[in-house]
Amino acid sequence: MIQLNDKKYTCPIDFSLSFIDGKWKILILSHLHYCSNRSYSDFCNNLPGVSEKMLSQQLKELERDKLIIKTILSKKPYRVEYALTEFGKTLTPLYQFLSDWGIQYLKQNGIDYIKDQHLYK
Amino acid sequence: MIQLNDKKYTCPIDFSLSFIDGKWKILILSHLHYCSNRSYSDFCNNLPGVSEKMLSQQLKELERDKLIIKTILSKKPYRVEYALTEFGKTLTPLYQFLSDWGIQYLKQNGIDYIKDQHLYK
DNA sequence: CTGAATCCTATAGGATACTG
DNA sequence: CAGTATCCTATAGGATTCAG
Repeated sequence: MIQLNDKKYTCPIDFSLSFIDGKWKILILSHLHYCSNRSYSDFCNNLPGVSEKMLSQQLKELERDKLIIKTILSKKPYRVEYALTEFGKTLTPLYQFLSDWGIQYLKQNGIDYIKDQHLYK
Repeated sequence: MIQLNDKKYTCPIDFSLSFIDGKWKILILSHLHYCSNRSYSDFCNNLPGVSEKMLSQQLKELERDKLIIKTILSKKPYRVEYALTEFGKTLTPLYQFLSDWGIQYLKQNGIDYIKDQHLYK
C-alpha cells in the first residue's frame, strides 16, 4: 500500500488512475491534446452529453492536479482558455494509444473512423 | 457520433474507454498482465478493498468483452483461472504506460516503488 | 473455492436556473 | 462568456448472506 498526501494506493497504476478518473477527464485531456487552447464553451460543444456541472468540476480537478492550466484572456468580456501543462503532456502516449486502439478495433467492426470522420461529427 | 451495437461513442477514445471503465477493470487486467492465470481468490487477496460483488461483476464484463478468458480447472473442488486473451494483451501498452508513469511521478515525490516494493505489500 | 443474490448507502452525474 | 448553486435521480459500489 502506497501512501501519499493522506491517500492510499494499491500500486502505481492505481496511483496513475487517480489523476484520470471521472467520466470526462481523459476526454477533456485528449481534446486539449488534439486541439489546444480551448475555451469553456469549446468543451461544451465538443463533448456531447457533458453537463456543465461535471465539466466545471473536472476542469477544476485537472487544474488542481496541474495537468491543465487556465489562462484568463480578458476580464470583459470574460474569456479564458485551457491548455495542457508540460506535466499534462506527459500523458500524451495515453491519449494516443487509446485513440489508436479504438480506431483499430472500430475498423474491425466495419467503421473506418479516419476515412469517414466527417460522418461522426 | 459513432454507433456500434446500439451504443454511441463521441470518439475512438470514448469507445476504448468503454472497455476499461469501472473502478477495478484496469487493475484486474494489469494484475493478469504481470501475473497470469489467477484464481478468483487471488484477485480478492491482491486487490485491496475490492468487494466480491464488484469483482465478479467486472470479471464478467471483461469476459463478455473478450479481454479475459475463464478456464474451469476442475469441477470438484471447483477451481478456475483467469487469463488475458490475445485481444486483452493488445492493451499491454496501456498497463505498461500507466505503471511507468505512476512510478516516475511517485519517485518525484520521494517514493521509490521499485527499490522499496517490499514495503508496499 | 467460486461465485450469485440481497439489501443498503454514498456519490456520481444530470437538468435547470442564476450570477458577474 | 464562464461558470455556480441547487435539487434531484440513477447507479456505482459495499456488506453480508446464501449456494453449487
